[in-house]
Amino acid sequence: MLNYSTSEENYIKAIYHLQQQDGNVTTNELAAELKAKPASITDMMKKLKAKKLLHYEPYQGFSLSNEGKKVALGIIRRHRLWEYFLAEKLKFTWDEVHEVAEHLEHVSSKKLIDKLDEFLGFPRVDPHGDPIPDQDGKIETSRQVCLLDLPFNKAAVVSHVSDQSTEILELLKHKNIVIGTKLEVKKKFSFDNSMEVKAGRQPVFTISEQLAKNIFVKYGA
Amino acid sequence: MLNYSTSEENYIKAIYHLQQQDGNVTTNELAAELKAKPASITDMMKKLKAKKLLHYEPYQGFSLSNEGKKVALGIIRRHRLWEYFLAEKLKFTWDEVHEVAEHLEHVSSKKLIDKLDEFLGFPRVDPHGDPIPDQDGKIETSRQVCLLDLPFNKAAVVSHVSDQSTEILELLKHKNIVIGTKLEVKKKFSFDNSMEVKAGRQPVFTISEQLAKNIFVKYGA
DNA sequence: AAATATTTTTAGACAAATCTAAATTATTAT
DNA sequence: ATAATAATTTAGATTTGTCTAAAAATATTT
Ligand SMILES: [Mn+2]
Ligand SMILES: [Mn+2]
Ligand SMILES: [Mn+2]
Ligand SMILES: [Mn+2]
Repeated sequence: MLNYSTSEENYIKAIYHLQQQDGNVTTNELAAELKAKPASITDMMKKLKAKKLLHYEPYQGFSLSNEGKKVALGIIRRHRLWEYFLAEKLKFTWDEVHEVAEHLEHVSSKKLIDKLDEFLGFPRVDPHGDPIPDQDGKIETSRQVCLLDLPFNKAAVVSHVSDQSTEILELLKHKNIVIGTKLEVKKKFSFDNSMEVKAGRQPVFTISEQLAKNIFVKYGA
Repeated sequence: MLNYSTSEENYIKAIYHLQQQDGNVTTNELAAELKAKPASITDMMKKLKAKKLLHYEPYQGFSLSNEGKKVALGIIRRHRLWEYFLAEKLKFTWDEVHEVAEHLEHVSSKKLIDKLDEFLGFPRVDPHGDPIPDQDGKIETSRQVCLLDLPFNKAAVVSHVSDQSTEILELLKHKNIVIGTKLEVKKKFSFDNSMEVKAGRQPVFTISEQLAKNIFVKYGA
């Protein structure tokens, strides 16, 4: 596995995340994600195509090749292991880990990462509940569902929060929700799509549509 | 404190180390240290002078300003804390830590480093025995002396090894010498400047001039 | 003190990564 | 099917960091 520049790595990772949705990624989408101009995207796409990391035909959008996906998963592995380290060992709060991990992820010593993984006890998910790829780039495709779509009275466990802001963290903390919290939906109101939820022995409480949209849960087969 | 590029940081750190000897650093010295061409050094010196990090007049060599020294000590703090982390927590051997730390040192989040320091228990020296600057850039100026210059029968403690190669590590391991080993010099031979040394309860053993040159010790006032 | 050698700087080129503005292609609406 | 709009690419410029080759300054020898 060759080495890539910090810039190339940021592009590759962003494409990986974007293509989870649509499969194909457009110039403008990626430009928005990376806060760069469309012209810069086109330049980099040519370079990454030349390196066989992605499929790209002018005006047709792009998607990672198998090699590109492997590279992306390596970066994501590093990012999430560092996030876990920052939260677990250095006691960073949830909303502080991402920015620092954004830099640490580019230190690409394989030995460093594998030893870090071991030191951390081979964690399966990062502090936001996202799965951590293993040495071979294998990643759990967690069959999770948005809290909005969880059926009534189905016991489920919070597995992921997609927003990473300080603001959502404050709200979740107030409502005693963390990754791993067990809960079930008791009621939904079509007026504002808010819902009432029961978690453990706490009294039932309300969750807004905006909040529920960002919470993902897993529940038994 | 502003942020500097990886390249600028590597230059600043190298100047700091070189000027510990002579006080003033020359273009060729720094070029050799950084494996760059002299022309590149001159270019960067102009830039660092413009940023007031060093004193520089054409043809006169250069040295860090007070601001430059502060920046250097920040980089060295990061480098040595990561080296300690790698050796102590991730069980890297002595000769493996430097290369990885060379990259980690450029992740310049103050919070990251201060929390890492705390997590590690505020270590005073890195795995090579070099002192670690504190948050304010204060660094122990350890009154240490080269083993070559240690008087006979003076009990001293190994505090620093200046070479960091796998080869010297192998030799030191064989002779049971680590940072912290207590020893005294029993005999010196002027023919080859080799010496006989006693450490703890081990039988007396021989150290070559080349090896002694790289070992530094501290001894009581 | 000249001549020679060494060191350092300058001038000009180049690659990487970005940008702005203009040109091109594709999409959407009439 | 045209025209208008939006998305994308191209052309050319800029910044950072590096290099080579030539020029200039300094140091060393004779
Ligand atoms: Mn993250
Ligand atoms: Mn990043
Ligand atoms: Mn080191
Ligand atoms: Mn470095």
